[in-house]
Amino acid sequence: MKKNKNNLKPEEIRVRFAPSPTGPLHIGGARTSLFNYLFARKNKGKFILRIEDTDKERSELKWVQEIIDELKWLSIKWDEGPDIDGQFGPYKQSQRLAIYEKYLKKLLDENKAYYCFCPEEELEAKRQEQMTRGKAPKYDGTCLKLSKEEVQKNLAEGKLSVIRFKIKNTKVKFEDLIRGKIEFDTGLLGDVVIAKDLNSPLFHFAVVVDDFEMKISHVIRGEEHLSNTPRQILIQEALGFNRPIYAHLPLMLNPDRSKLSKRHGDTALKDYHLKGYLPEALVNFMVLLGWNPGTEREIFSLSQLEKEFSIEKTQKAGAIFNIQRLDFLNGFYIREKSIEKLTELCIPYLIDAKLIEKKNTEYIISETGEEVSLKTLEKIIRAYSQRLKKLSEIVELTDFFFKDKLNYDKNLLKWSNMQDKDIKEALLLCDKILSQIDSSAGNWNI
RNA sequence: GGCCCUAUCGUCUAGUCUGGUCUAGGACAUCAGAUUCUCAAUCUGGUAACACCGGUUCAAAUCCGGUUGGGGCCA
Repeated sequence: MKKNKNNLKPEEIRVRFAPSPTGPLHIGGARTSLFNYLFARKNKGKFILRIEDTDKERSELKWVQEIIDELKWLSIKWDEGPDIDGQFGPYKQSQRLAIYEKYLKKLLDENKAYYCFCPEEELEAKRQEQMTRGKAPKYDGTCLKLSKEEVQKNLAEGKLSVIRFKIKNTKVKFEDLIRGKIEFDTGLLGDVVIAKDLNSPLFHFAVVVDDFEMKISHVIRGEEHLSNTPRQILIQEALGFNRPIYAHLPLMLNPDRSKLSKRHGDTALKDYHLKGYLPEALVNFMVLLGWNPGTEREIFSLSQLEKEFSIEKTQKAGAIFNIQRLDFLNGFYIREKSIEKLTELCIPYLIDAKLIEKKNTEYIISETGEEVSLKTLEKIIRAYSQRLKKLSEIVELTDFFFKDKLNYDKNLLKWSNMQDKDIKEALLLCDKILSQIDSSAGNWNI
């Protein structure tokens, strides 16, 4: 076990989850936020939700709302965020532009950043050319040679520009909580674009500024950011910020080991929510993808994890998203539910499927208008509770209770080499026997 | 392509730091059996892995070097 070298007091421990609201909350993002949340709780620190909405074209309010709703559904709570003010707000980057501008100007003034006017096509051509020569694609510094006057003239003319940060040629070393010592040669890196203009900061820059301003002590994020870290460290150093402690989580993978993507299944947390996966199951499943306590225990509630989680025991290699295991866990948590609770959870699915509808405080069967009591619904659901892997399955499992005409495959009734007439005979016999049971006397059991 | 990360059953993993207790443990999936009016659930059992090569050592899954595979970033 790697030892956690920080000697921070609990009140100095601050972590964040910083999603971009450009789409539904990704299951990988949900896991990152879980790990951050658990780390904060375990260490009695603070967990911050920050919305990275600097991309004006792609960011939408509805996605901000979905992020908030889905995290709440998982019972992940933050101490500061867009909806909970703290002393380091605002917590949406779009509301922090003045802060970025201040630091952008500072870098420009100190000659640590510069305006670049190179047209996109030209850059692309150079990149291609470098790649074919077997070199790492890297900005060649053309605009670095521009004089102050030329820059002013270009800006005055309204020539398209971006702001680049000067990457110095050095070796950046840092300690990752999960991976240990990591070293990069920044000579291979080109000068990064940190803003489109003074009011439009870009990812690498905004992250560094916000993490500093919000006094983030630990940056816990996906492995895809590992290679971005040296750049961000250089920006931090240029701005005179102190360095947070990093921890890069292994990625969630498709069955073919590529980065988790939509073509292999659902990637939005909400899809799982809608299909009837329980938050308890998702939390348990996500935490086990890359973490385990070193014991043989596999079932954990969120509150238990808040006590037992330890980031040092996180895996280094990516983990395949194994839906069968999620299904197993979900079935397990479904079976843990009381029948009253399970019925409450299943009813919306029956209503959605137009099998039943709610009328005042009662339920009626849509097809016949017949009333169906909550007690009856509970009985129906109890009969199938053990084979339910996800709540949505209740529809296909119980629809015959709510339908007059059944639609089924007659081969299901066929045993061995029965003929159709044998089946009919058996069915009639069954009907005869069953109709002799006095249902009003309560002689039916499950 | 360059750089960085990474490697134990099909999958998630324990074990690796601190070499011997590992004929490698658990869970999911799978197979068989028990139970059962069906399907499940449950219980019992089985199949199944240290990527490869070399080195260090009395002894390597564990330490070192390399190779190969996988992933990420650079767009």
